[in-house]
Amino acid sequence: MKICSFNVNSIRARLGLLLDWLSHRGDDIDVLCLQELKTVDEGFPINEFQALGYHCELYGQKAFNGVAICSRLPVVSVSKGFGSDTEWDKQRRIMQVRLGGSADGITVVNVYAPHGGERGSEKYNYKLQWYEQFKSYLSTIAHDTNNTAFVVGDFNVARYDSDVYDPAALKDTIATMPEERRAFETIIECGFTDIYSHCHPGKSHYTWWAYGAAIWKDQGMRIDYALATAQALAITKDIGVDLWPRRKKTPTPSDHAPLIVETDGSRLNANSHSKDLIGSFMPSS
DNA sequence: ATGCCCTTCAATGAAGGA
Repeated sequence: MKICSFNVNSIRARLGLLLDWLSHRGDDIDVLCLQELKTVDEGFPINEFQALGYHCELYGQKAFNGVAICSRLPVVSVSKGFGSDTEWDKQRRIMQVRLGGSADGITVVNVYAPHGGERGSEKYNYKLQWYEQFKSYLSTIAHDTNNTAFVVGDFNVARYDSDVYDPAALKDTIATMPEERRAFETIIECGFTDIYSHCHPGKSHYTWWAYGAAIWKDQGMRIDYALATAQALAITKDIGVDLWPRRKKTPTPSDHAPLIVETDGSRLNANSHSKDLIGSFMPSS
């Protein structure tokens, strides 16, 4: 079974590319977690995804933010936002679903963390405070010791210096600052494992490149992650970044590439056309 | 060996992204 996290930077602008890509892969994605929809729910092209066998849970917002989870596994329950009408849900950035059965199912959290602007700005403070909310939200999930839970999305933090192409040049710029990295670690300390670092120790793979020539020079950052509880890690087989949709010239790509987790989905009766290869392609030069 | 910012909106440039 495969769970994908993809910041699409507008679902309406990216629909063609997204459908091309899913087809190109042989329709092997079972759970598709999308970020930065940039549209209200009514603007989401739900028919196209239903035609591919996905059930869509939407949490959209006009012009900014917005997340969705499209699943081929049965959705048992859904929760959108941090909940209880909090001020923190004015920006729609987080949702979760329970998939499969209640006993042998999995929880998938889909998140789009704030960018943060510049250090010391209002947006920067918002980002750090938002991470506090995120931490308590995830603590609840992590404290359920039997919870097979994945947390995927755009965290807007490059965890290590090796997660950026030029650590010296990017020192103390957004996504690399000590306070942000500390905030990221508090999430991990709730009881999660960074699946990429676990499966590929000592290595990094970027998930975002600025628009322009950066993708052709592999000058990017790792800011998208998949985290797992111990139970989730136990069924995790591999993780990779698929560069195909990022390197496509037409239609215009997102600035992110999709991150794909492969798990042992037999207990969930996942009916996918899984292939052995997750599909990681490095730039040719 | 090249590519050299994109999307949104009571829009026609500005704001937000990373």
